[in-house]
Amino acid sequence: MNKLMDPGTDPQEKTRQRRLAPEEREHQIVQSAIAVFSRLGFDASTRDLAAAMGVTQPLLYRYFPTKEALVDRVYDEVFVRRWNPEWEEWLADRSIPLAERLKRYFKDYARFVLRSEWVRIFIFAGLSKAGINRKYLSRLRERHFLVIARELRSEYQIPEPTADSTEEDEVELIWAMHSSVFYMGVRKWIYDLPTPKDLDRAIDMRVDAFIAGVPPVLRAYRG
Amino acid sequence: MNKLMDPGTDPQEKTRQRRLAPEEREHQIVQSAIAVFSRLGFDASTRDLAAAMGVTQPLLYRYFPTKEALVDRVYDEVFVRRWNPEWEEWLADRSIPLAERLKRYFKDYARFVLRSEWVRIFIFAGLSKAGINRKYLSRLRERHFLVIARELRSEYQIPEPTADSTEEDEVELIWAMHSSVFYMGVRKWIYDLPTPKDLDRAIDMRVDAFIAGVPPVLRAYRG
DNA sequence: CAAGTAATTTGTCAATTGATAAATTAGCTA
DNA sequence: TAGCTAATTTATCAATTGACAAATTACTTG
Repeated sequence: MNKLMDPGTDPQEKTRQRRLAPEEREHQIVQSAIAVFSRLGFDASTRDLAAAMGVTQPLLYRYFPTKEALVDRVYDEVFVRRWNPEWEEWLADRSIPLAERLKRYFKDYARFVLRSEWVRIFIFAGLSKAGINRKYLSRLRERHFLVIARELRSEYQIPEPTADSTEEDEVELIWAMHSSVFYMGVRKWIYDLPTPKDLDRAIDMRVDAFIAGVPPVLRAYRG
Repeated sequence: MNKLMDPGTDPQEKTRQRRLAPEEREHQIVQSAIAVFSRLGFDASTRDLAAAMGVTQPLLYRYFPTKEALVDRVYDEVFVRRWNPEWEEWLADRSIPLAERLKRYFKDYARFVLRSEWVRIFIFAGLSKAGINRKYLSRLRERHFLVIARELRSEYQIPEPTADSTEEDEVELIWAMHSSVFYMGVRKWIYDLPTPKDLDRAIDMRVDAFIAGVPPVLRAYRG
């Protein structure tokens, strides 16, 4: 969209800055790659990438030794650098009822998930290289799911898990809740279906159903 | 795995039937393609496909005019022909408590979803051609989700939906339940995470939490 | 303003891809 | 067993791909 103007057409010749500082260009490549990969998948050609930013294809190799290195960088950019440390704090803040904390957390999380790059790149990554998501998912489990499980026990007087299997029960039901939010992004960005009219309402209802349904079930399945 | 034995090595020359009846070969191609596409995605090369079945690549073009025709056929084979009409009957059978019906339905559905072809091909399809899943998903909505919503109202005395938005509330919460089952397949076949030790238990808990949580929420959000 | 540095482009390569045409041969039938 | 039909293979093409080397040129510095 930029840097491709016909020099003769542009009277403000100064705006046609074709040569960028390396850090700037690298940043531009990564951002552009996020957009292109999210649309076309990691099979997008390096020529597609270059064209999307108005640059020639071999230039990419000045900044990334291989295409795979760029793919890895994109993944890192989207899933590691965009992790919000506040999420864990919100979930653990006992001055607020757990239902409220969960609503705040999932609404914010949904805002990420409902961006096309997030869902599509996460899924593309999982499909093309098995296990690449594992680090992200184990962080999700340790820092979010296990905190939610603990807070749930604390607020609803659920006994501590004795065996691994009872801890798995808790995590499974939290996975179910989490899935239902993430899957809204899948419905929109992978299935091309409409999003609920009122996103906040959809999440409020999910959390309320979770709070009403999960604690009694956890108690009933104890043993 | 077959039809590639060295003739000199095989004493039972008869077993080396290389030439198949067209219907047989076509069936073999489709089945083989399901396996390969599910592993490598629709970007798998026609040579990969041919190699997987011990046949040369141009032969595929005797049976399918283009690669895309084969892709479409695979999608049809997996998602249209494997639809089980009994699902709708189970859900509507009022001689059984709704919770039981849902458990039976989702357990059977989970058996499909936890096959790698189902999840991976469905997602690959969604990613590569937007909208291709829509027909399947609208059938899911009409024949399963709306039935569940109706049965839920009937069994738990929930008033009929007045506006579209209240019907959307119901469908959203059923989507949430459905997501949590489908996503078990995503976790296994896309993220490469372990499946719950006891799948039936995991589904029982989800359904029980759904039954305990959803009706009160639907009543509370009325208006 | 001249010269050097390095960002960017031009040119090119080998490998892989979907697809077609022509040659081959397995297996049926007379 | 000879001959025919069609299933299958061999050979090949043009387009696309990731990657590299060398030429070019924008910008900085003295």
